[in-house]
Parts: sequence; C-alpha cells; structure tokens
Amino acid sequence: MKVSELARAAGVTAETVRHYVREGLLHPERHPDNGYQLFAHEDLERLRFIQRARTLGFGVAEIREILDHADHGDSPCPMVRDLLASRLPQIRERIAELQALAERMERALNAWAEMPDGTPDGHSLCRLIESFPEPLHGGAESSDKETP
Amino acid sequence: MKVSELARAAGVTAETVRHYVREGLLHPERHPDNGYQLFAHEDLERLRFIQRARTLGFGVAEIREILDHADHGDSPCPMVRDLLASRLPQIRERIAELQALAERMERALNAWAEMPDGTPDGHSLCRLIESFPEPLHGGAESSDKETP
DNA sequence: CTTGACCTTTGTGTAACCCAAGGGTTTTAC
DNA sequence: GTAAAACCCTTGGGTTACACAAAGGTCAAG
Repeated sequence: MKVSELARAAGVTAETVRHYVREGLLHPERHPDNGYQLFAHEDLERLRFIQRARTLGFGVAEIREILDHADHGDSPCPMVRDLLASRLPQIRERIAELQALAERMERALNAWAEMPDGTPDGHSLCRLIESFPEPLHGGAESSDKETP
Repeated sequence: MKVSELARAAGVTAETVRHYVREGLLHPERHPDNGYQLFAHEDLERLRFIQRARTLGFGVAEIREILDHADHGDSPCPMVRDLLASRLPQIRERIAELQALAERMERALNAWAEMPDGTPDGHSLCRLIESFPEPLHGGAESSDKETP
C-alpha cells in the first residue's frame, strides 16, 4: 500500500500517516526504484491501534514507546495501565473546568438576553464580562488550550 | 507600573504580560530614558478583563478584536455575544468527547484489574486496546488537543 | 562599587498535525 | 505515444498561549 491508500483505509489524511512515519510509529519499506513508502497490511492494523490509543488519550510519544516495547516482544500492558491510571484524573479535572466554562457562558448569554442589543457603553467595556468573577489565582492553576 | 508589578497585581507571570503586549492587547507607554514599559492603572483593569474573557473561552486574537472595538468607542457586546453563542455548542461537544474518553479509560482499567499483570502477549498488542471500538471517522470529525 | 533584582529583545520549544512549494513518478485518457 | 491528472517525495513554515534561556542594559541597596 502507498501512503494515500493506507490513509484512506484508516480514515485519516496522508499527512497524518507521514507524520506518524516521521515520529517513528510506522516503519514502512521503501520501493527501491522510486523511494515510495510501502506499507504492509500489518501497518493498517497498527494505524488502527494508534487511532484507538489516541482516543484513549495517549500522546504520540507515548504510543511510540508502547509500540517499541511491543516490537521488542515485551508486553506493554503494565505501562499502558499506568499511563491510563495517571491520566484519568487529569481528564476528569479538564471535564470539570469545561463544565464550569459552559455554565459561565450560559449565564452570560442569559443575562444578555435580557438587555437591549446596543447598550451604549463605548467607554467602559462590556459590564457583563467585567462583572464575572476573577479567575482566583491563589488556587490550583491550570494553563490550558481551550477551543482552537 | 512596570511589567512585574502589573503581573503580580493580576496574578500572572511577567512573560504573560509581555505576551499580551506583543499580541497588542496592552499598549504600555515607554520610559523615555530606559525603554521600560510603563502601565497605567487602567491596564490592570484591562488585564483583569482579559483574564475573565479567557475563562469565558475567548482566544487572545478574539480578545484583541474586542478591545480594539472598545478602544474605537464601539460597543463590542454584540460581537462578544455572537462569539459566545457560537462557541458554546463546541464546548458542550468537547465535554461529551472527554466524558466518553473517561468512560473508555475506566472500562479499560476495570477490565485490567481482573487480569494478571504480565499477560504473556508479546506478539500481538494489548488486546484490550485493540478491542476498543474504532474512532468512527464517518461522523463529525474533531481534530483536537487532548491533555498536554 | 558591586551585588542582586529587574528590565530589554530575540529565539526556541511545546502537541499533533495542516498546508504550500518545488520537483519526480505513475496512471489514465485521448 | 504522449499529455494531463493524480500521486509521491522532502523541506520548511504555520497553528495556541505562553514558558524559558541567553545576552546585555538598568536600578536600588549595602
């Protein structure tokens, strides 16, 4: 299989496949004449494994470690379990943050619904945003990436 | 106020303040002798506004637009409301994704708890991950950034 | 007058890709 | 048989919201 064929078979873009190759998750052979990457059927399974691992919250570097272990004949299961166990609370924290965010957004929209649209207030900024509680910086901080 | 003073007053790092200056969210004056950035008390309010807007899910570029509007005497409220309204469903979608992720992780951990640790399976990869459902790519895609 | 704390700019790194450019190859169509 | 469409390669730059390091100027205190 060539890059795009593998990509289509797995439902990802060719760029993604090349990315995984660059990152050492896939090790295709090369056609000796033209240098094209040649993937085996195993690689399709491997790519599907990568996708499932991604949906479980693993990063590319972690997946590479897992696959390297497995390629050496070691069972990566204990490592995987530990990674999973350490990430789960972070996910739950993130969920709580996003739920709080959604609530704040909803409160803002509801408050706005009861106000005229062009509230003449060009001097000071939107009072509604200004009246939101400060992101108390004394507690547990969380630098994050909201919505891209 | 100098950079670090403003930063401390708002509970952020000096790097963050400089970042916002670079991005055009803050417009400090310059001390003519030494080139230091000089912030007014308004800028502390402005920075607090930025923080609140961030907790509402706005990106730095969006906040810059909002502030630019306000600086021109226009009320940015309609824009803000539209941004909020368009992002809320995305947030909800993201929450649903993360909850599904947390559930998958929990199911995996529970299944593992009932297995011996070093399940000898060096050839094929962890069956548990392999048995997870495919990230069906036919539906609504969402390329995202999981947990850093 | 020398620390030490603070200031400046510039450049690099982060995660997981996407996209464009420039150039070779293979397949398809006429 | 050949030309165009379609696909391949690598390289390099962009995305987010900062953090961090380096090299060098400035300032307050002892």
